[in-house]
Amino acid sequence: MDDCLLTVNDAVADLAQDRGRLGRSSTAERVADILRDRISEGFFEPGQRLSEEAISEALGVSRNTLREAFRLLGHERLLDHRLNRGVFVRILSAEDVADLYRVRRVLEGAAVRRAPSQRALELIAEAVADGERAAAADDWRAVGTANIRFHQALVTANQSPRLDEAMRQLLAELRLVFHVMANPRDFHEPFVARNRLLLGLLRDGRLEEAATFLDGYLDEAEQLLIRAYEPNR
Amino acid sequence: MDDCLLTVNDAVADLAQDRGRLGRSSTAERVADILRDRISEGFFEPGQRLSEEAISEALGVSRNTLREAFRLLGHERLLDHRLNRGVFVRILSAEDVADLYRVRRVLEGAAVRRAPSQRALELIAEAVADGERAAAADDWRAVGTANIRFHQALVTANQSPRLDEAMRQLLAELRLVFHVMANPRDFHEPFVARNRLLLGLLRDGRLEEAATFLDGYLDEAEQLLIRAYEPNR
DNA sequence: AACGTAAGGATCGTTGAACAATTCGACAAG
DNA sequence: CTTGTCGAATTGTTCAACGATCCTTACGTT
Repeated sequence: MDDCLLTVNDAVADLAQDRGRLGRSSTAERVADILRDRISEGFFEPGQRLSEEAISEALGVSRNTLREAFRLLGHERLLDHRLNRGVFVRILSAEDVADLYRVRRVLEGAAVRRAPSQRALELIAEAVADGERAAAADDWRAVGTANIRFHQALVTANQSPRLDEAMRQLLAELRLVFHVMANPRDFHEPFVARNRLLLGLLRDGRLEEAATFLDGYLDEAEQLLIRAYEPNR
Repeated sequence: MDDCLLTVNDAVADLAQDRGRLGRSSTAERVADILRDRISEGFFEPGQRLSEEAISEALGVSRNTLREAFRLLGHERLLDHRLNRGVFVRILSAEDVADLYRVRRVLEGAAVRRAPSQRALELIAEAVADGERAAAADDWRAVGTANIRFHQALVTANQSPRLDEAMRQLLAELRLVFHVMANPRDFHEPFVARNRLLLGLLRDGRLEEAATFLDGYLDEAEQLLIRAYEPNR
Protein backbone atom coordinates (compact mmCIF):
# COMPACT_ATOMS: atom_id res chain seq x y z
CA MET A 1 0.00 0.00 0.00
CA ASP A 2 2.79 2.35 0.85
CA ASP A 3 4.60 1.96 -2.43
CA CYS A 4 1.31 2.31 -4.21
CA LEU A 5 0.86 5.71 -2.66
CA LEU A 6 4.39 6.56 -3.59
CA THR A 7 3.87 5.90 -7.27
CA VAL A 8 0.68 7.88 -7.19
CA ASN A 9 2.50 10.76 -5.62
CA ASP A 10 5.20 10.50 -8.23
CA ALA A 11 2.66 10.63 -10.99
CA VAL A 12 1.06 13.65 -9.41
CA ALA A 13 4.44 15.31 -9.11
CA ASP A 14 5.01 14.76 -12.82
CA LEU A 15 1.71 16.42 -13.55
CA ALA A 16 2.97 19.59 -11.98
CA GLN A 17 5.13 20.08 -15.06
CA ASP A 18 2.06 20.59 -17.20
CA ARG A 19 0.65 23.20 -14.91
CA GLY A 20 1.94 25.93 -17.15
CA ARG A 21 -0.36 24.91 -19.94
CA LEU A 22 -3.45 25.23 -17.83
CA GLY A 23 -4.11 28.89 -17.39
CA ARG A 24 -2.41 29.90 -20.56
CA SER A 25 -5.15 30.71 -23.00
CA SER A 26 -6.64 34.13 -23.13
CA THR A 27 -7.74 35.37 -26.51
CA ALA A 28 -5.16 38.13 -26.45
CA GLU A 29 -2.36 35.64 -25.89
CA ARG A 30 -3.55 33.38 -28.65
CA VAL A 31 -3.71 36.35 -30.97
CA ALA A 32 -0.19 37.27 -29.91
CA ASP A 33 0.94 33.72 -30.69
CA ILE A 34 -0.49 33.95 -34.18
CA LEU A 35 1.08 37.32 -34.88
CA ARG A 36 4.41 36.21 -33.43
CA ASP A 37 4.46 33.24 -35.78
CA ARG A 38 3.53 35.39 -38.75
CA ILE A 39 6.26 37.84 -37.94
CA SER A 40 9.00 35.30 -37.42
CA GLU A 41 8.08 33.47 -40.61
CA GLY A 42 8.36 36.75 -42.49
CA PHE A 43 4.72 37.04 -43.46
CA PHE A 44 4.73 40.49 -41.93
CA GLU A 45 7.83 42.33 -43.03
CA PRO A 46 9.84 44.65 -40.80
CA GLY A 47 8.56 48.19 -41.10
CA GLN A 48 5.09 47.11 -42.09
CA ARG A 49 2.29 48.75 -40.23
CA LEU A 50 -0.29 46.49 -38.62
CA SER A 51 -3.68 48.11 -38.86
CA GLU A 52 -5.86 47.60 -35.83
CA GLU A 53 -9.04 47.64 -37.82
CA ALA A 54 -7.88 45.32 -40.59
CA ILE A 55 -6.32 42.72 -38.31
CA SER A 56 -9.03 42.75 -35.68
CA GLU A 57 -11.55 42.14 -38.43
CA ALA A 58 -9.45 39.47 -40.10
CA LEU A 59 -8.98 37.54 -36.85
CA GLY A 60 -12.49 38.15 -35.61
CA VAL A 61 -11.49 39.75 -32.34
CA SER A 62 -12.27 43.17 -31.01
CA ARG A 63 -9.88 46.05 -31.27
CA ASN A 64 -9.35 46.06 -27.52
CA THR A 65 -8.28 42.44 -27.48
CA LEU A 66 -5.97 42.99 -30.41
CA ARG A 67 -4.39 45.93 -28.67
CA GLU A 68 -3.61 43.73 -25.68
CA ALA A 69 -1.87 41.33 -28.03
CA PHE A 70 0.06 44.24 -29.55
CA ARG A 71 1.24 45.24 -26.09
CA LEU A 72 2.55 41.77 -25.45
CA LEU A 73 4.53 41.70 -28.66
CA GLY A 74 5.72 45.24 -28.10
CA HIS A 75 7.28 44.12 -24.85
CA GLU A 76 9.02 41.33 -26.71
CA ARG A 77 10.43 44.01 -29.01
CA LEU A 78 8.85 42.43 -32.04
CA LEU A 79 6.55 45.37 -32.60
CA ASP A 80 7.28 49.05 -32.46
CA HIS A 81 4.46 50.97 -30.85
CA ARG A 82 4.43 54.62 -31.86
CA LEU A 83 1.91 56.76 -30.09
CA ASN A 84 -1.04 57.73 -32.25
CA ARG A 85 0.62 56.22 -35.27
CA GLY A 86 0.09 52.56 -34.76
CA VAL A 87 2.23 49.48 -34.40
CA PHE A 88 4.89 48.49 -36.88
CA VAL A 89 6.90 45.34 -37.27
CA ARG A 90 10.19 46.22 -35.66
CA ILE A 91 13.08 47.25 -37.85
CA LEU A 92 16.38 46.37 -36.26
CA SER A 93 19.22 48.78 -36.76
CA ALA A 94 22.76 47.55 -37.24
CA GLU A 95 23.34 48.78 -33.69
CA ASP A 96 20.51 46.54 -32.51
CA VAL A 97 22.11 43.54 -34.16
CA ALA A 98 25.42 44.38 -32.53
CA ASP A 99 23.70 44.63 -29.17
CA LEU A 100 21.92 41.32 -29.63
CA TYR A 101 25.27 39.67 -30.24
CA ARG A 102 26.73 41.36 -27.19
CA VAL A 103 23.97 39.76 -25.15
CA ARG A 104 24.54 36.41 -26.83
CA ARG A 105 28.22 36.52 -25.92
CA VAL A 106 27.27 37.06 -22.31
CA LEU A 107 24.49 34.47 -22.10
CA GLU A 108 26.09 31.77 -24.18
CA GLY A 109 29.55 32.49 -22.88
CA ALA A 110 28.43 32.07 -19.29
CA ALA A 111 26.64 28.86 -20.22
CA VAL A 112 29.67 27.38 -21.91
CA ARG A 113 31.95 28.19 -19.00
CA ARG A 114 29.70 26.17 -16.75
CA ALA A 115 29.94 22.44 -16.80
CA PRO A 116 26.78 21.59 -18.71
CA SER A 117 24.53 18.97 -17.17
CA GLN A 118 23.95 15.63 -18.84
CA ARG A 119 20.47 16.73 -19.81
CA ALA A 120 21.80 19.92 -21.39
CA LEU A 121 24.38 17.98 -23.37
CA GLU A 122 21.67 15.72 -24.71
CA LEU A 123 19.60 18.68 -25.90
CA ILE A 124 22.65 20.22 -27.54
CA ALA A 125 23.61 16.96 -29.20
CA GLU A 126 20.11 16.55 -30.58
CA ALA A 127 20.19 20.00 -32.13
CA VAL A 128 23.59 19.30 -33.67
CA ALA A 129 22.37 16.06 -35.18
CA ASP A 130 19.21 17.69 -36.51
CA GLY A 131 21.28 20.38 -38.15
CA GLU A 132 23.54 17.87 -39.81
CA ARG A 133 20.61 15.86 -41.08
CA ALA A 134 18.94 18.96 -42.49
CA ALA A 135 22.18 20.08 -44.12
CA ALA A 136 22.59 16.69 -45.75
CA ALA A 137 19.07 17.05 -47.08
CA ASP A 138 19.81 20.53 -48.41
CA ASP A 139 17.03 21.94 -46.25
CA TRP A 140 18.66 25.15 -45.16
CA ARG A 141 15.58 26.49 -43.54
CA ALA A 142 15.58 23.49 -41.23
CA VAL A 143 19.27 24.01 -40.62
CA GLY A 144 18.41 27.48 -39.41
CA THR A 145 15.84 26.30 -36.92
CA ALA A 146 18.15 23.52 -35.71
CA ASN A 147 20.84 26.11 -35.24
CA ILE A 148 18.51 28.21 -33.16
CA ARG A 149 17.66 25.17 -31.06
CA PHE A 150 21.36 24.55 -30.63
CA HIS A 151 22.02 27.95 -29.13
CA GLN A 152 18.87 27.84 -27.06
CA ALA A 153 20.05 24.51 -25.69
CA LEU A 154 23.46 26.00 -24.92
CA VAL A 155 21.85 28.58 -22.68
CA THR A 156 19.92 25.95 -20.75
CA ALA A 157 23.29 25.00 -19.26
CA ASN A 158 22.90 28.09 -17.09
CA GLN A 159 20.01 26.30 -15.35
CA SER A 160 18.10 29.55 -15.17
CA PRO A 161 14.50 29.88 -16.36
CA ARG A 162 14.92 33.62 -16.70
CA LEU A 163 17.97 33.31 -18.90
CA ASP A 164 16.17 30.71 -21.00
CA GLU A 165 13.32 33.12 -21.45
CA ALA A 166 15.67 35.98 -22.28
CA MET A 167 17.36 33.82 -24.90
CA ARG A 168 14.02 32.87 -26.40
CA GLN A 169 13.11 36.50 -26.79
CA LEU A 170 16.50 37.37 -28.16
CA LEU A 171 16.30 34.73 -30.84
CA ALA A 172 12.79 35.80 -31.78
CA GLU A 173 14.13 39.30 -32.23
CA LEU A 174 17.03 38.05 -34.30
CA ARG A 175 14.65 36.25 -36.61
CA LEU A 176 13.44 39.67 -37.65
CA VAL A 177 16.73 40.15 -39.43
CA PHE A 178 17.43 36.61 -40.58
CA HIS A 179 15.02 37.18 -43.41
CA VAL A 180 17.34 39.63 -45.08
CA MET A 181 19.67 36.77 -45.85
CA ALA A 182 18.99 36.20 -49.51
CA ASN A 183 20.85 32.92 -49.43
CA PRO A 184 20.29 31.10 -46.15
CA ARG A 185 22.80 28.43 -47.11
CA ASP A 186 25.71 30.85 -47.06
CA PHE A 187 24.70 31.95 -43.61
CA HIS A 188 24.02 28.62 -41.99
CA GLU A 189 26.39 26.19 -43.66
CA PRO A 190 29.61 27.31 -41.98
CA PHE A 191 28.17 26.66 -38.55
CA VAL A 192 26.96 23.10 -38.88
CA ALA A 193 30.46 21.74 -38.41
CA ARG A 194 31.28 24.27 -35.72
CA ASN A 195 28.30 23.23 -33.66
CA ARG A 196 29.61 19.66 -33.71
CA LEU A 197 33.03 20.90 -32.73
CA LEU A 198 31.71 22.97 -29.88
CA LEU A 199 29.72 20.02 -28.62
CA GLY A 200 32.93 17.97 -28.59
CA LEU A 201 34.77 20.59 -26.55
CA LEU A 202 31.93 20.68 -24.04
CA ARG A 203 31.81 16.91 -23.72
CA ASP A 204 35.54 16.86 -23.06
CA GLY A 205 35.18 19.52 -20.42
CA ARG A 206 37.52 21.89 -22.26
CA LEU A 207 35.40 24.82 -21.19
CA GLU A 208 37.81 27.71 -21.66
CA GLU A 209 38.60 26.54 -25.17
CA ALA A 210 34.90 26.25 -25.82
CA ALA A 211 34.40 29.81 -24.63
CA THR A 212 37.03 31.32 -26.90
CA PHE A 213 35.81 29.19 -29.77
CA LEU A 214 32.29 30.44 -29.20
CA ASP A 215 33.45 34.05 -29.15
CA GLY A 216 35.01 33.66 -32.56
CA TYR A 217 31.92 31.83 -33.74
CA LEU A 218 29.65 34.67 -32.68
CA ASP A 219 31.98 37.31 -34.08
CA GLU A 220 31.83 35.74 -37.48
CA ALA A 221 28.07 35.21 -37.42
CA GLU A 222 27.63 38.84 -36.48
CA GLN A 223 29.91 39.95 -39.30
CA LEU A 224 28.02 37.86 -41.84
CA LEU A 225 24.72 39.23 -40.67
CA ILE A 226 25.78 42.85 -40.53
CA ARG A 227 27.38 42.68 -43.97
CA ALA A 228 24.17 41.31 -45.47
CA TYR A 229 22.12 43.76 -43.53
CA GLU A 230 23.89 47.07 -43.55
CA PRO A 231 23.40 47.88 -47.25
CA ASN A 232 19.62 48.02 -47.26
CA ARG A 233 18.94 50.31 -44.36
CA MET B 1 26.38 81.78 -44.42
CA ASP B 2 27.63 78.27 -44.81
CA ASP B 3 28.83 77.92 -41.24
CA CYS B 4 25.58 79.45 -40.06
CA LEU B 5 23.69 76.67 -41.77
CA LEU B 6 26.07 74.17 -40.27
CA THR B 7 25.41 75.26 -36.71
CA VAL B 8 21.69 75.18 -37.34
CA ASN B 9 22.00 71.66 -38.68
CA ASP B 10 24.07 70.67 -35.70
CA ALA B 11 21.47 72.01 -33.34
CA VAL B 12 18.77 70.09 -35.16
CA ALA B 13 20.89 66.95 -35.05
CA ASP B 14 21.19 67.32 -31.29
CA LEU B 15 17.46 67.55 -31.01
CA ALA B 16 17.16 64.05 -32.40
CA GLN B 17 18.44 62.78 -29.05
CA ASP B 18 15.29 63.96 -27.34
CA ARG B 19 13.08 62.07 -29.76
CA GLY B 20 12.66 59.31 -27.25
CA ARG B 21 10.79 61.56 -24.86
CA LEU B 22 8.15 62.40 -27.40
CA GLY B 23 6.10 59.29 -27.81
CA ARG B 24 6.58 58.15 -24.27
CA SER B 25 3.32 58.99 -22.60
CA SER B 26 0.25 56.93 -23.15
CA THR B 27 -2.18 56.76 -20.27
CA ALA B 28 -1.57 53.06 -19.86
CA GLU B 29 2.15 53.60 -19.46
CA ARG B 30 1.69 56.35 -16.94
CA VAL B 31 -0.66 54.12 -14.98
CA ALA B 32 1.95 51.37 -15.14
CA ASP B 33 4.55 53.81 -13.81
CA ILE B 34 2.34 54.65 -10.85
CA LEU B 35 1.62 51.04 -10.03
CA ARG B 36 5.26 50.08 -10.45
CA ASP B 37 6.27 52.72 -7.92
CA ARG B 38 3.59 51.66 -5.50
CA ILE B 39 4.67 48.06 -5.74
CA SER B 40 8.37 48.68 -5.30
CA GLU B 41 7.79 50.97 -2.33
CA GLY B 42 5.75 48.23 -0.71
CA PHE B 43 2.41 50.00 -0.76
CA PHE B 44 0.97 46.99 -2.51
CA GLU B 45 2.17 43.87 -0.78
CA PRO B 46 3.13 40.66 -2.54
CA GLY B 47 0.13 38.41 -2.91
CA GLN B 48 -2.35 41.23 -2.79
CA ARG B 49 -4.97 41.21 -5.47
CA LEU B 50 -5.39 44.36 -7.55
CA SER B 51 -9.02 44.78 -8.40
CA GLU B 52 -9.67 46.15 -11.85
CA GLU B 53 -12.78 47.93 -10.77
CA ALA B 54 -11.37 49.49 -7.61
CA ILE B 55 -8.13 50.70 -9.16
CA SER B 56 -9.60 51.93 -12.41
CA GLU B 57 -12.07 53.95 -10.40
CA ALA B 58 -9.41 55.24 -8.01
CA LEU B 59 -7.13 56.37 -10.82
CA GLY B 60 -9.94 57.63 -13.00
CA VAL B 61 -9.10 55.51 -16.02
CA SER B 62 -11.19 52.94 -17.78
CA ARG B 63 -10.86 49.25 -17.12
CA ASN B 64 -9.44 48.69 -20.59
CA THR B 65 -6.64 51.17 -20.06
CA LEU B 66 -5.86 49.71 -16.67
CA ARG B 67 -5.71 46.25 -18.18
CA GLU B 68 -3.11 47.46 -20.65
CA ALA B 69 -1.06 48.71 -17.71
CA PHE B 70 -1.48 45.35 -15.99
CA ARG B 71 -0.13 43.60 -19.07
CA LEU B 72 2.94 45.78 -19.04
CA LEU B 73 3.72 45.02 -15.41
CA GLY B 74 2.92 41.38 -15.92
CA HIS B 75 5.62 41.21 -18.55
CA GLU B 76 8.02 42.75 -16.05
CA ARG B 77 7.08 39.94 -13.69
CA LEU B 78 5.87 42.35 -11.05
CA LEU B 79 2.29 41.16 -11.39
CA ASP B 80 0.94 37.67 -11.63
CA HIS B 81 -1.91 37.44 -14.08
CA ARG B 82 -4.17 34.46 -13.45
CA LEU B 83 -6.85 33.88 -15.99
CA ASN B 84 -10.31 34.82 -14.78
CA ARG B 85 -9.00 35.45 -11.31
CA GLY B 86 -7.32 38.79 -11.63
CA VAL B 87 -3.86 40.18 -11.15
CA PHE B 88 -1.85 39.78 -7.98
CA VAL B 89 1.34 41.37 -6.81
CA ARG B 90 3.93 38.75 -7.54
CA ILE B 91 5.10 36.50 -4.74
CA LEU B 92 8.65 35.37 -5.32
CA SER B 93 9.49 31.87 -4.26
CA ALA B 94 12.87 31.01 -2.80
CA GLU B 95 13.57 29.38 -6.16
CA ASP B 96 12.82 32.70 -7.86
CA VAL B 97 15.31 34.46 -5.64
CA ALA B 98 17.91 31.84 -6.42
CA ASP B 99 17.27 32.31 -10.12
CA LEU B 100 17.53 36.07 -9.87
CA TYR B 101 20.94 35.66 -8.31
CA ARG B 102 21.97 33.22 -11.01
CA VAL B 103 21.16 35.89 -13.55
CA ARG B 104 23.00 38.51 -11.53
CA ARG B 105 26.12 36.35 -11.46
CA VAL B 106 25.97 36.12 -15.25
CA LEU B 107 25.23 39.78 -15.96
CA GLU B 108 27.47 41.32 -13.34
CA GLY B 109 30.17 38.72 -13.77
CA ALA B 110 30.40 39.41 -17.48
CA ALA B 111 30.50 43.13 -16.80
CA VAL B 112 33.30 42.83 -14.29
CA ARG B 113 35.41 40.69 -16.58
CA ARG B 114 35.31 43.43 -19.17
CA ALA B 115 37.56 46.40 -18.77
CA PRO B 116 35.02 49.00 -17.68
CA SER B 117 35.05 52.28 -19.55
CA GLN B 118 36.00 55.51 -17.84
CA ARG B 119 32.39 56.56 -17.86
CA ALA B 120 31.29 53.31 -16.24
CA LEU B 121 33.92 53.67 -13.53
CA GLU B 122 32.64 57.13 -12.75
CA LEU B 123 29.08 55.90 -12.36
CA ILE B 124 30.23 53.08 -10.13
CA ALA B 125 32.38 55.40 -8.02
CA GLU B 126 29.46 57.77 -7.55
CA ALA B 127 27.24 54.98 -6.32
CA VAL B 128 29.93 53.82 -3.91
CA ALA B 129 30.37 57.31 -2.51
CA ASP B 130 26.62 57.79 -2.16
CA GLY B 131 26.38 54.54 -0.25
CA GLU B 132 29.15 55.53 2.12
CA ARG B 133 27.60 58.92 2.74
CA ALA B 134 24.21 57.37 3.44
CA ALA B 135 25.76 54.79 5.75
CA ALA B 136 27.54 57.51 7.70
CA ALA B 137 24.22 59.27 8.06
CA ASP B 138 22.55 56.06 9.25
CA ASP B 139 20.09 56.26 6.37
CA TRP B 140 19.88 52.58 5.49
CA ARG B 141 17.10 53.03 3.04
CA ALA B 142 19.34 55.35 1.04
CA VAL B 143 22.15 52.83 1.34
CA GLY B 144 19.86 50.32 -0.28
CA THR B 145 19.09 52.52 -3.27
CA ALA B 146 22.76 53.45 -3.62
CA ASN B 147 23.60 49.78 -3.59
CA ILE B 148 21.11 49.15 -6.35
CA ARG B 149 22.63 51.96 -8.36
CA PHE B 150 26.05 50.43 -7.79
CA HIS B 151 25.07 47.12 -9.32
CA GLN B 152 23.13 48.78 -12.09
CA ALA B 153 26.25 50.78 -12.88
CA LEU B 154 28.34 47.63 -12.86
CA VAL B 155 26.20 46.18 -15.62
CA THR B 156 26.60 49.28 -17.78
CA ALA B 157 30.18 48.11 -18.29
CA ASN B 158 28.72 45.59 -20.71
CA GLN B 159 27.83 48.52 -22.97
CA SER B 160 24.58 46.85 -23.88
CA PRO B 161 21.24 48.64 -23.67
CA ARG B 162 19.43 45.31 -23.53
CA LEU B 163 21.50 44.07 -20.60
CA ASP B 164 20.94 47.38 -18.84
CA GLU B 165 17.23 46.95 -19.31
CA ALA B 166 17.34 43.35 -18.14
CA MET B 167 19.19 44.43 -15.02
CA ARG B 168 16.67 47.17 -14.37
CA GLN B 169 13.86 44.66 -14.50
CA LEU B 170 15.74 42.19 -12.38
CA LEU B 171 16.32 44.74 -9.64
CA ALA B 172 12.69 45.81 -9.73
CA GLU B 173 11.74 42.19 -9.23
CA LEU B 174 14.20 41.84 -6.37
CA ARG B 175 12.67 44.83 -4.65
CA LEU B 176 9.57 42.69 -4.23
CA VAL B 177 11.48 40.66 -1.70
CA PHE B 178 13.68 43.33 -0.13
CA HIS B 179 10.71 44.41 1.92
CA VAL B 180 10.83 41.22 3.95
CA MET B 181 14.08 42.41 5.51
CA ALA B 182 12.95 43.55 8.91
CA ASN B 183 16.24 45.29 9.56
CA PRO B 184 17.66 46.85 6.40
CA ARG B 185 20.87 47.76 8.16
CA ASP B 186 21.86 44.13 8.70
CA PHE B 187 21.32 43.50 5.03
CA HIS B 188 23.04 46.52 3.53
CA GLU B 189 25.84 47.35 5.93
CA PRO B 190 28.23 44.53 5.07
CA PHE B 191 28.30 45.57 1.43
CA VAL B 192 29.21 49.23 1.69
CA ALA B 193 32.87 48.42 2.22
CA ARG B 194 32.81 45.64 -0.35
CA ASN B 195 31.53 47.96 -3.01
CA ARG B 196 34.51 50.23 -2.36
CA LEU B 197 36.81 47.24 -2.52
CA LEU B 198 35.34 46.01 -5.79
CA LEU B 199 35.71 49.46 -7.27
CA GLY B 200 39.38 49.41 -6.34
CA LEU B 201 39.93 46.05 -8.03
CA LEU B 202 38.25 47.33 -11.17
CA ARG B 203 40.32 50.51 -11.23
CA ASP B 204 43.50 48.47 -10.91
CA GLY B 205 42.42 46.22 -13.76
CA ARG B 206 42.50 43.12 -11.56
CA LEU B 207 39.47 41.77 -13.35
CA GLU B 208 39.68 38.07 -12.49
CA GLU B 209 40.09 38.90 -8.82
CA ALA B 210 37.12 41.21 -9.10
CA ALA B 211 35.08 38.44 -10.66
CA THR B 212 35.77 35.91 -7.92
CA PHE B 213 35.24 38.58 -5.27
CA LEU B 214 31.88 39.42 -6.83
CA ASP B 215 30.83 35.78 -6.85
CA GLY B 216 31.43 35.52 -3.13
CA TYR B 217 29.66 38.82 -2.63
CA LEU B 218 26.57 37.63 -4.45
CA ASP B 219 26.62 34.26 -2.72
CA GLU B 220 26.50 35.92 0.66
CA ALA B 221 23.80 38.42 -0.34
CA GLU B 222 21.69 35.56 -1.62
CA GLN B 223 22.18 33.62 1.61
CA LEU B 224 21.18 36.61 3.72
CA LEU B 225 18.10 37.18 1.64
CA ILE B 226 16.98 33.57 1.52
CA ARG B 227 17.47 33.13 5.23
CA ALA B 228 15.30 36.13 5.97
CA TYR B 229 12.80 35.07 3.37
CA GLU B 230 12.39 31.33 3.62
CA PRO B 231 10.66 31.25 7.03
CA ASN B 232 7.55 33.20 6.09
CA ARG B 233 6.46 31.39 2.98
C1' DA C 1 -15.56 12.51 7.40
C1' DA C 2 -14.83 12.86 2.52
C1' DC C 3 -16.71 13.77 -1.73
C1' DG C 4 -19.95 15.35 -5.55
C1' DT C 5 -23.34 18.65 -6.79
C1' DA C 6 -25.87 22.93 -7.14
C1' DA C 7 -26.85 27.76 -6.67
C1' DG C 8 -25.45 32.51 -6.14
C1' DG C 9 -22.46 36.37 -6.29
C1' DA C 10 -18.38 38.55 -7.61
C1' DT C 11 -15.04 39.40 -10.96
C1' DC C 12 -12.84 38.84 -15.16
C1' DG C 13 -12.85 38.37 -20.53
C1' DT C 14 -14.47 40.25 -24.50
C1' DT C 15 -17.17 42.85 -27.41
C1' DG C 16 -19.09 46.84 -29.97
C1' DA C 17 -19.92 51.50 -30.30
C1' DA C 18 -18.78 56.08 -29.50
C1' DC C 19 -16.03 60.28 -29.23
C1' DA C 20 -11.71 62.91 -28.59
C1' DA C 21 -6.96 63.36 -29.98
C1' DT C 22 -3.52 62.98 -33.25
C1' DT C 23 -1.28 62.16 -37.55
C1' DC C 24 -0.68 62.78 -42.36
C1' DG C 25 -1.23 64.30 -46.95
C1' DA C 26 -3.02 67.74 -50.03
C1' DC C 27 -3.67 72.17 -51.35
C1' DA C 28 -3.63 77.04 -51.17
C1' DA C 29 -1.32 81.42 -49.78
C1' DG C 30 2.60 84.04 -48.76
C1' DC D 1 10.16 76.91 -51.27
C1' DT D 2 8.18 77.53 -46.93
C1' DT D 3 4.34 78.10 -44.18
C1' DG D 4 -0.80 77.72 -42.70
C1' DT D 5 -5.06 75.29 -43.10
C1' DC D 6 -8.30 71.71 -43.82
C1' DG D 7 -10.19 67.03 -43.92
C1' DA D 8 -9.79 62.05 -44.02
C1' DA D 9 -8.01 58.24 -41.61
C1' DT D 10 -6.36 56.06 -37.57
C1' DT D 11 -5.37 55.65 -32.98
C1' DG D 12 -6.36 56.56 -27.76
C1' DT D 13 -9.72 56.10 -24.40
C1' DT D 14 -14.03 55.51 -22.37
C1' DC D 15 -18.34 53.21 -21.47
C1' DA D 16 -21.93 49.78 -21.02
C1' DA D 17 -23.15 45.29 -21.61
C1' DC D 18 -23.14 40.16 -21.55
C1' DG D 19 -21.20 35.68 -21.21
C1' DA D 20 -17.65 32.90 -18.88
C1' DT D 21 -15.17 31.56 -15.01
C1' DC D 22 -14.08 31.20 -10.32
C1' DC D 23 -15.04 31.18 -5.27
C1' DT D 24 -18.08 30.33 -1.56
C1' DT D 25 -21.66 28.31 0.66
C1' DA D 26 -24.81 24.96 1.37
C1' DC D 27 -26.81 20.55 0.79
C1' DG D 28 -27.03 15.86 0.09
C1' DT D 29 -24.72 11.36 -0.82
C1' DT D 30 -21.63 7.59 0.09
